[in-house]
Amino acid sequence: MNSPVLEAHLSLAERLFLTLRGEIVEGCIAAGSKISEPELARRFNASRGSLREALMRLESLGLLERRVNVGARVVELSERGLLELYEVREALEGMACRLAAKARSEEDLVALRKMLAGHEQQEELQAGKAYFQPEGDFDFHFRIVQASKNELLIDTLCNRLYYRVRMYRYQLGMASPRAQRAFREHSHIIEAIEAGDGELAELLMRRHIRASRQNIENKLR
Amino acid sequence: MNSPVLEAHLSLAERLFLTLRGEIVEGCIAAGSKISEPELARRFNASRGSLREALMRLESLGLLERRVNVGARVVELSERGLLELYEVREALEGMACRLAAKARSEEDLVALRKMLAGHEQQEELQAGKAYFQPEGDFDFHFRIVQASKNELLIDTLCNRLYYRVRMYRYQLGMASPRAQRAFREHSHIIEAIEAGDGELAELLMRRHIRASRQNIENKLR
DNA sequence: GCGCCACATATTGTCAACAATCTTCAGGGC
DNA sequence: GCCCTGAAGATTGTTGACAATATGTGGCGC
Repeated sequence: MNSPVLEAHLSLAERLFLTLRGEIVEGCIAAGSKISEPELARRFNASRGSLREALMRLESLGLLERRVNVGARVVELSERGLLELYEVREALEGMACRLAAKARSEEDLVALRKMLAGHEQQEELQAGKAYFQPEGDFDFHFRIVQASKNELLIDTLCNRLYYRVRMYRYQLGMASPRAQRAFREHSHIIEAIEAGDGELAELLMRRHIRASRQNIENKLR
Repeated sequence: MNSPVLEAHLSLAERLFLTLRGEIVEGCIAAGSKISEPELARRFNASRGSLREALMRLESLGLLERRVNVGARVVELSERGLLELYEVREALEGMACRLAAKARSEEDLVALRKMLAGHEQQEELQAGKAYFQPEGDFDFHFRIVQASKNELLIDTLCNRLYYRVRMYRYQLGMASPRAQRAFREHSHIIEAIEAGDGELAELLMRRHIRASRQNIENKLR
């Protein structure tokens, strides 16, 4: 796995933060459950101080909620929360497309094309079963956002919202049943960016995310 | 001033956070300057632990940048940063308008109309000099965002981005020279929301923010 | 004169103990 | 039987001291 948790130059608090973030996202620490500072500190052989720093960072990510003199709880997952997430993504990733089309860095265009070609090779996608995208650098949405060159936008989406998206994906287990269609939509978005048509790229991305959201809404009923 | 800093039920760390946030926004602590933990702790008669908690919260607001074993610095203000802020606002507040038009709560509509009527009374606005909006509940953008009813959107804008906006406003001292025009734009946006026309409301808000941004761009050259 | 290395200083990261607050549960009163 | 009161227990908030790391300065070699 080569987890970043092992990197030595990180502070203890940061390693705790990364570990706990993973466990919350994947559901090892259940959504809605209470966090006991002394218990977790013992588990990681760390002091409460370092652990508290990690908890505060998790709070600012929106992964847990703290109340003074009461303590921390992992956030609850709700249909409403998921819908809100998609509404915000629609706005921000739409803008990311518009900006990426305006910036049109040759480097990013090459990377986007390459990524798409890689996805096309996947046998799962060809079979129409799933459209698996390894998290991180190779994820379509992640790369588009990076290409926007807007640091604030990148930080908001990649370092804040995407962890919540991943949390919903893991725990509500939503494999995309729109595999081939989603892939085609991705292609069209990249084409619009290549053409420098920011308006179209934004429109397509917003429609793409809205379709995802409606798909989930239908599934939840 | 009746500062919230005096509230007793808040933790010490939270009061430090609120105080420091104000000083950074208003420039009492200069942009780009280094933060000395021992110095600040002495100044507030607090321990470094509590102060560090406040600093971490400021970091998650994007007002401070911390590096391990080096310390914290107040963020630099840059033209690029300001532009990025406006691009993100355009996307998010546009969406907020769309959602507010969809929700159309009678309570919010009344409040919006009332606020606008209040603004119209201002003599500065009538003289075409300035369009002053007290921060917080009576600010136009703040109220629109609240009316979106999307908690994630509200949190992102009101508890995160707006402090950076205020920081730029204070320190680059940008009083709107578009006073009467901005007021008219606000009116039209509210009309669109009242009519339940989310698409139009979004379009008008995006155009409104883009005009603000271009106005600032011109001023900075 | 310029650049590199070692040391001293100051700052940050981490820890364990103390104080304040909330929660729980038992007892008594109505 | 139900609700309120109050003390015990546990949890969180806060503090000051110790350890690890970076910064700045002086001296040495080239």
